[in-house]
Amino acid sequence: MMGLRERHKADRERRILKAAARLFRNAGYDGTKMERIAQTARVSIGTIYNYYQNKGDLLVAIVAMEVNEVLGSGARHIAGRHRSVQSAVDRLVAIYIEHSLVYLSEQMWQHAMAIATQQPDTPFGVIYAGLDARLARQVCELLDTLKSAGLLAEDVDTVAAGELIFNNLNMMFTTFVKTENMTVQEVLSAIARQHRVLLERITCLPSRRRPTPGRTASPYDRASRADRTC
Amino acid sequence: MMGLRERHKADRERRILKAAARLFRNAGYDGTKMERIAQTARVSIGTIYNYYQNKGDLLVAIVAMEVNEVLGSGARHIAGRHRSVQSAVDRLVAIYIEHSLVYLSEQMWQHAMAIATQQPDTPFGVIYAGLDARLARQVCELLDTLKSAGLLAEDVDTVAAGELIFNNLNMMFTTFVKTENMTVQEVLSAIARQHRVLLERITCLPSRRRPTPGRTASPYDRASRADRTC
DNA sequence: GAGAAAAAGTGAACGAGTTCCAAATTTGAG
DNA sequence: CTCAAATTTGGAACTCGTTCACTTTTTCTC
Repeated sequence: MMGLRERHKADRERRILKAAARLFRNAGYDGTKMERIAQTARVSIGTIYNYYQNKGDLLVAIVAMEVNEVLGSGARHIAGRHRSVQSAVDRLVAIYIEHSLVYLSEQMWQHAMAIATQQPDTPFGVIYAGLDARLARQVCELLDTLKSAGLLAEDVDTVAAGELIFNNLNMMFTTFVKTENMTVQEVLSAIARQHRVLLERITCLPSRRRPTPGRTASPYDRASRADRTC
Repeated sequence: MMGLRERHKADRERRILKAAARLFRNAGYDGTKMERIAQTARVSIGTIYNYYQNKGDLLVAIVAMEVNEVLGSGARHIAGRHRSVQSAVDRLVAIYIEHSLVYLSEQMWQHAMAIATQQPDTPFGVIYAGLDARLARQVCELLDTLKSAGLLAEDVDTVAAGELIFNNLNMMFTTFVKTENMTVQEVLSAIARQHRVLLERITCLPSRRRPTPGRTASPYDRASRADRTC
């Protein structure tokens, strides 16, 4: 049984994190003073520093929560059924980007990324890099799954392709959170276009597939290698 | 003729920038106080703020110098002759990464990237984003050049491919400056592997080309589509 | 060349994150 | 119940980037 002291500790930590999450979201990261967080969490400033090394550390705790949920959603998607490489990857990307804005505002992401870049060796930086690595690995897993399902060409280096896709996605997400007035839809279609040049060339469609009846031609349709068998 | 005032201004600005560049490199960005820069440049703290909005602004001036030289080197490379898509792209990547460490230490890059992420709307952030955009465009230009030279398949979306390559490169460079003990060679070969999955599929080799005599088989050789004509 | 106006320089003061510490409080053990 | 250990507390002090009211320098005009 957890002693009273430990229960209080856990309670304080939760209060601090909750206060920080709310204030960061409402007043912005810079606009939130440590003193305000302390007030809201009903602890003293010094106590916050007992639980978190610094202000940025509070952010990583929130980021970690968010990314863990995103990884969960991603894993569920991978385990599901997939019609095509393109749609499976597009969907994973959409999951990543849409689910990344539940707890964190775009401004919070800016700061989190900045701190992770600036201080890669602090606990913050290490944890952040670890989350990124897990996301990248998950993209590779999706590609492996697609290969097993016969949707992806056998000779594809899934690690290379997965990293390429994740790095592009990550960079585009960075651009997205940096750019005011950029909608989720816009970034998703930009990413889809970038990925298409790769995906349509590593896709492995059954030769007997017939053109989908109701589909009209799109500017992206090409008399391309997408038609070849593997 | 330049008046006395303007000569003094130019002189002071140069002194400040030179002092900052040297101190940042020697003592690190955080380890360099504004007061120290002022001392070294023989001006007061306030004067620095007449020329640069803040500490980070000093960094962007150095970054801009560096990146402009990088862009020049890149342009010269593009104008030259190219044997293959793979080698032309690999070379451009190498130019970018190697030339990026002339004035800026890895730690300075960390801070520059962090500030650009954190403050995308300040002059710093805008200039940094502009430099990134020019680099991305240059990659696209290389691909267009290669297409004109008949080395790249006709149906390739060079904008999409260029952005994909640049975003991957940029992310890998970020990882590189964040990771101590990562050599330039290591990051270059990691990038080359990631790019290969795309490049070998958009390459357009003449069908009459014969196997290069002295070359031994490498694990990356595949009986792949790299042999097809376009 | 003298005085006024404009531009630029100056450094003490300020703000916010962080550290430190001695006193107060809480908890667990004998 | 009492003592010892662990934590919290609150505030003062520190650091460093940044600001601003004031001074100095330069230029322009008559």
